[in-house]
Amino acid sequence: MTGIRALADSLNISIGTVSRALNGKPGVNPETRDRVLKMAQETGYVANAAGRNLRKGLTNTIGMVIGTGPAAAKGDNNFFMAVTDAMQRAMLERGVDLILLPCHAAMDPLAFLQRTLQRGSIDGLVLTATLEQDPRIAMLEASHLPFITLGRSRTPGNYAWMDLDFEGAARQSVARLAELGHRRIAIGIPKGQANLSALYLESWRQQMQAEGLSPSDDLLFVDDFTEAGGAQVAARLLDQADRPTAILMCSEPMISGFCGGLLGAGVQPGADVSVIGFRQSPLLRHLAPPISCFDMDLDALGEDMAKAILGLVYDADNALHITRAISPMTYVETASVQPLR
Amino acid sequence: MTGIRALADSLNISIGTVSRALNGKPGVNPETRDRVLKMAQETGYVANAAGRNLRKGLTNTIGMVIGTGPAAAKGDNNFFMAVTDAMQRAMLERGVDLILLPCHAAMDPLAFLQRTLQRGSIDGLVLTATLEQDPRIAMLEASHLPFITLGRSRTPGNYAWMDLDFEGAARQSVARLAELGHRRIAIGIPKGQANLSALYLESWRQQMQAEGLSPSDDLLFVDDFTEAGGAQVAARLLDQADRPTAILMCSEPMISGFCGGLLGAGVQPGADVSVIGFRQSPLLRHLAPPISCFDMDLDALGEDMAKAILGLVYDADNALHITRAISPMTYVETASVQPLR
DNA sequence: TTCGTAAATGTAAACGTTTACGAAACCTGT
DNA sequence: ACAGGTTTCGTAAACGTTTACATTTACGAA
Repeated sequence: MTGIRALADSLNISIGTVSRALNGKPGVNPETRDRVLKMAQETGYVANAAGRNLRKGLTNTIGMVIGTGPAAAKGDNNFFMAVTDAMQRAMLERGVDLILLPCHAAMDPLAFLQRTLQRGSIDGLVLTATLEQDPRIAMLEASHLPFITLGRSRTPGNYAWMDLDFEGAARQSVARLAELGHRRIAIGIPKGQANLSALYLESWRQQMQAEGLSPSDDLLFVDDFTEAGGAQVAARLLDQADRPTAILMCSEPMISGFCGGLLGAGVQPGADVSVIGFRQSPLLRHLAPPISCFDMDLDALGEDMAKAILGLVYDADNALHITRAISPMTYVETASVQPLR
Repeated sequence: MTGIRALADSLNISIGTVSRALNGKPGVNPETRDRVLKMAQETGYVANAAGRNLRKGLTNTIGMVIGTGPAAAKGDNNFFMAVTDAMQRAMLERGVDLILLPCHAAMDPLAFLQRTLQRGSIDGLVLTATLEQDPRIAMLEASHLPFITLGRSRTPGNYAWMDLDFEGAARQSVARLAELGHRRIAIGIPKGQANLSALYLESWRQQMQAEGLSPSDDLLFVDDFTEAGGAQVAARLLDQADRPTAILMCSEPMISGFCGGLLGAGVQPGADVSVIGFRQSPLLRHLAPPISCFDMDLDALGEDMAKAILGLVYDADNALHITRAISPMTYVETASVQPLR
């Protein structure tokens, strides 16, 4: 005899009562409930996931798909870790588990998603690293599995999302550099269809024009999301006759490679070319000089994400409320940004 | 009607035949099998996870518990990401999913483990960040769930593990520094019961004695697994009259904080105090100067881990073969290590 | 034709849980 | 003492799948 049946037997009561006691359902004698809870505690009984899932159609777990692969491994996973951390903490209070679903770069993201959807082992999903056009979103909408994306997308649909203020960061960056006299303000973004790159780029364009500067094509550098890519950007930038005097970059590895490239050519980041990054990170803080970037409250972000997806999945009344929020960022300036000489 | 029943109905055959056809079991007419497969393809049918899991007692997923929380968020998660990545790739070939189980620092690791064990949603487990004495291992052994640890432990038992060569790293580090004339070679390790710290420390002791040097207590620095902790170590080290001229450190954030502490006091890492770290990482590479450390093949490690746990879980004949392997590390020297002046 | 064997298919039980439903026990006021 | 209501509890069905077993069909050989 196993599971709830064994527990019920050892207490000489029926499995129905045990189940009700454990799940906090009404209509069970407080004294009986205590006995059940105590025995469950002692024996370490926890309801089998498959059985419960089969019966209820719910698993009490939320999945979060994260990209892995060469690029991701070199990127700043600390971002995900920090968010994950806060999310899990918030979910724990509700007795919900968070699992991470790593999707390898070499794998078709759609097939991966399809698989996890069909498996039916999660109640809701957090989708990260959204693309400008993201077919995964359409798939999720069709699947009727509640989900929220971390990152926006141009893909139409009535879904919940949260994001960081890439536009604000680009806007502030350009404005600050212009204020310091810079006129040829470049931007470096990673190759690929990431939505954040698109937002970052678009906002750079707008603010450049707002400052009366030209967002010309020779100020736009697109390269691999790696240190090598950043080094490439540096090489191409230094090659220009009318060399840009400042640059915005949203990718950590690229910034690192970029600064390396500058130094290799005898050009000082900051002194010769001002650099503004996006997200605060240990690496950026330890480059020489440290890179100006934006600080944010990842803890709050994670908590908000958790609340949003939990509401969507488990609170019938909240299910209609689609949260869409943009997390603010605060600029932190370092020696990597200096007035135009 | 839903699930396999609907599929069977639409083909006018029984669910038994459908199940056999889908699962490649023998004893089904090839023609019928084709019809089933085709219909399943068309309708997008995939067996419900809960039902299958309940019946078979297997979920085709392997879990990997990773620590989160403030400390982990600041540490180098790239390590886990890289290993995870390779593991997942290897598992995918076998149709097995890998899920990450983040265990928040504020949570009791034992309770967390107990929960995931009882839930029965994984077929096998990868345990990371093992402690010198790790009660989780005993719990896992009692649970009869196949598992492998990434990191050894003094906890006795007949379990599989893989690990990095912390002893070798410490030994090589001391030997190299001694060769360069250093005599007061310190070691900095994080507080806590992590097994790797113990190995690292013990091996340092042994090699110091082998070199005819004294591993005295004033050469041992224990502090928080954070930048602040590293800075503390720097302060205490610089405070000594007979100042150590070199140090080994296995924690990335501590190294970073340590170097910051040195620089803040006008002491040059490398030139004044040689520093050797443990694992290669972007941050260590970008400190000034870059930190000497050890390179390793995380991809191979991940693949081996995957093979080991898969064999343990799904291959009956392999189930008795307990893999125990130590991943080699190769020393990469930088300007952070210099001859004693 | 008839039987025996193998191939193909159908049937039903089982996995562990939750929950609708009914039964029992216990009150409470008349 | 009894009807009616409220607690409390037990029973059994259901979730969707796999698989042991029973059953049918097909096909040669006798």
